[in-house]
Order: sequence, then C-alpha cells, then structure tokens
Amino acid sequence: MTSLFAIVDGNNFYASCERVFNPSLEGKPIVVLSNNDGAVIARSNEAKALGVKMGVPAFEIKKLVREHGIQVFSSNYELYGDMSRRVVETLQQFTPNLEVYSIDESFLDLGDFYNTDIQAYARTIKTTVLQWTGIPVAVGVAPTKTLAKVANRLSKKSAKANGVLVLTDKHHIQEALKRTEVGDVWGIGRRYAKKLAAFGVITAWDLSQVTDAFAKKHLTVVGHRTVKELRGEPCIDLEMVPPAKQNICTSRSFPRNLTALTDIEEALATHTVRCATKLRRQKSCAGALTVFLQTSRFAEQGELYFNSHTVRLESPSSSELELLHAAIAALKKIYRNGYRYKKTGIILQDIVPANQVQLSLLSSGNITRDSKLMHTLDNLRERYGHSSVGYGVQGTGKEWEMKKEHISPCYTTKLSDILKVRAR
DNA sequence: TCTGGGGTCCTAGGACCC
DNA sequence: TCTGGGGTCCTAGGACCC
Repeated sequence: MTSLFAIVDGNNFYASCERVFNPSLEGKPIVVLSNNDGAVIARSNEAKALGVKMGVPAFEIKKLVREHGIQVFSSNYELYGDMSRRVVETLQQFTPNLEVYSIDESFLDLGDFYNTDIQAYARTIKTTVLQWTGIPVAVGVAPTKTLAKVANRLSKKSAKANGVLVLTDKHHIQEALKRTEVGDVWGIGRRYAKKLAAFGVITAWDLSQVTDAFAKKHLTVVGHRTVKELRGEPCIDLEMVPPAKQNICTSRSFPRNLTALTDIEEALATHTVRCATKLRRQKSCAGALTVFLQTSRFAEQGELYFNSHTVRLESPSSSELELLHAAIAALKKIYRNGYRYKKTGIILQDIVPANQVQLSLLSSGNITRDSKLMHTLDNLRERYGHSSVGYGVQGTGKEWEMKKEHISPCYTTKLSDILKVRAR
C-alpha cells in the first residue's frame, strides 16, 4: 500500500471570498486588511502584480490604492468562515478521510485511489469546488504531506499544471524539489532557511539529501521529519479529528492607544467572554489564565511596556463569572498609570476536559449554578449573535472596538445583509 | 496618525529530590 | 562538611504554521 495525500487550498482565499458575491470585482486588484484595517493579509493576483506585499501597513499602500483602483476590504471572518465550511463539505464528497488544516486548506488521504487516474480525480476536485462554491482552488498530490505541499505550490506557478499537480514519479519529485527553495518547504521558516544556506543547502532537493544526524542536530526532530517526508517517507499523519486545544487565546489591538484602566477593562472583559465561549465549545475547563497588556511594539524606548500576570484557579473552570473576576484582578496587577496601551489579551491554560474536573466541596454549589447560566448564555449568543448578552463591565465598546471601515456584507450568514444585497 | 491574531512543538537550563 | 549522578518537573525562549 502506497500512501498518497492531496492538499487543496483556496487561491488568495479571502480575496476570492469577496469576489464570489460581487462579480464586478473579477479581474480587479483586491486586498483584505487585518483587524483594525491595520495591514494587508490577503491579495488577489492583480494586487500581487502591482507589488503589494504581504503584511505591509495599510497606510503605506494608500497611493497605490488610489492610482490603480485597488479594492480594499476589512476582514470579514463571518463570511470567510462560512465559505470555508462550504469548501470542506464539497471536499468531503471525494473522501471522508479529510483533515481541515486551516481556514483555506484541507489535506485529503487519497491512498485508496493510488491505482486510479489520480490526475483526472484531482482535476475533478478542483472543478467541482469551483462550481459548487465559486472558490478557485489548487490541488497538490504526493506520497507525503510535505511533498503534496510542494506540488500544490508548483501547481500555481506553471501554466501547464493550471492548479493541479500530481507528484508520484521519482524523477518528477526530484525535478520539483530542485525548483523549490528550501525556505518554501513546509516547516522551514526564515530562520532555518538562513541557517541552512550557510551550509550550502539552498533547494528542497539539497535538504532531502542531508544526513539524518545533520537534520536532527540543526533542525531538531521536527525538521528531521520534514527531511524524511521530502524523501518520500510519510511521517506526518492525517489528523481527521482536531485535538482539543491546550491554550486558548483571545486578544486584539485597540484602534488607537488607550490610557484609562476602565477602557482596557472593558476590552479585556469582552475578550474573556469570547475566550471562555471557545473553551466551552470544546467542552473544556481551564486551570489557569494569563492576562497581558502592552504598548505598541513601535513605541519609543521609555514608552515601551509589556507585562503579564498568571492566575491559578482553585479548580479548573469554564465559568465566565469566575474567569472574568480573575482576569480583571490580573489586569489590575499589571496596569501602570501613564503608558499609552495598544493591546490586551487573555490566554487560558492548563486545559482539561470538563468531565474530568473534580468538584471541590466548597464550590460545587456555584459550579452547578454557573454551568446552567453559561449554557443559557451560549444558546442566546448562538441564536442572537455574540453581543446579544453580556456584562456591565464590557461597557459600550466606544473606545476600543475594532475599526472596520471597508467591511463587506455577510452575504451568507446575516439576514439583514442578505436582504440588503438582494434589494440593490 | 495609522504596523494582525491564534496556535503548536521542542530544547535548554534551573530547581528539587533521592 | 563535601562530593556525585540521575531523574523529573517547570519555564522561558526559539522555531514553525496559517
């Protein structure tokens, strides 16, 4: 039995999502901005061609936007998340053995199809996803996940491949690796690429040829796995069921600097409620939490501040009331007067399954009461939206709510938006 | 004036115990 | 009083991913 993996990813996914429901964007340059409309996080091919780089601050491309009519969007995760779900449901028609790797990427185990016309099957996957969802995708197929990633990447660069590349032949794999820079290999980032270059390891092919001892010494056991995968030896399994998260974090930058404790408290309280909701969704409790507070990374020396404080809970909890109480107390420990703060957040840690939590005799009454309340809140928010019920300490959000000046309608999830678009 | 958010894993080193 | 080795646990930092 020979292994075979496909990786299917959406081309310029966020930009493509914006296009699906607004055909007038076809052929135009599009960029999507991060939270607070801060930096570029997605670009259409046309925007890439104009030289818009990933991660540049929005204010740096203002001139380019004006001159070339670049269409600018605030990120709309409600829309992208829903489109992502549609793509995954389509892919599930092709195999149940599927791993949702990120919002725009899925791995498929195609091992059962080894002796069929893989090229044709991969092509069918691509055209079906486009037909059913409107999202253009690329498909890379190979005996390991890492090689499938290589194939996927090259499939977008070659006009002949046109978004579908199957690498099963030994010589084709060698050719592909020689055409791939080591820094473009899945698992090899900028730091490692630089380190490897010093040893004359420039291409993915070079990396596949290093000794096991070299790989372990310089890239740890993780990098060693990558090397073996490049040689065609599968080391990274398909994860069909996502493992429960060990840390859950919610944080945001403020649209402008904040100085008052009350404003920061409001923001942190809102992050805490969100974070606790994520915690309960995976049916877990947290044994500890860390709150952090920081000024802008770009602040001058002397105006820079970063601090965090960790609180251990008496027993693991998923109650917002308890988490809010602990989070606000932690914030007060690290807040200093006089700084201009840019960001706060909360990290839930020591996460355990909710059904494993030992009830301490002292607090068991509260736990029952709280869990009923939390259940009710979760249902209300599910039905009426996240901001439908909250706490006084969350405030009105005036000072810290995200900037979203270029948000598109939630074409698929929000009734009022759907009606608005239909009327236009 | 404006510069994202949310994760994982591994390793080295210190504290502590026997 | 000093000496030695081995094991475990925790934390900080560094690497990576999208």
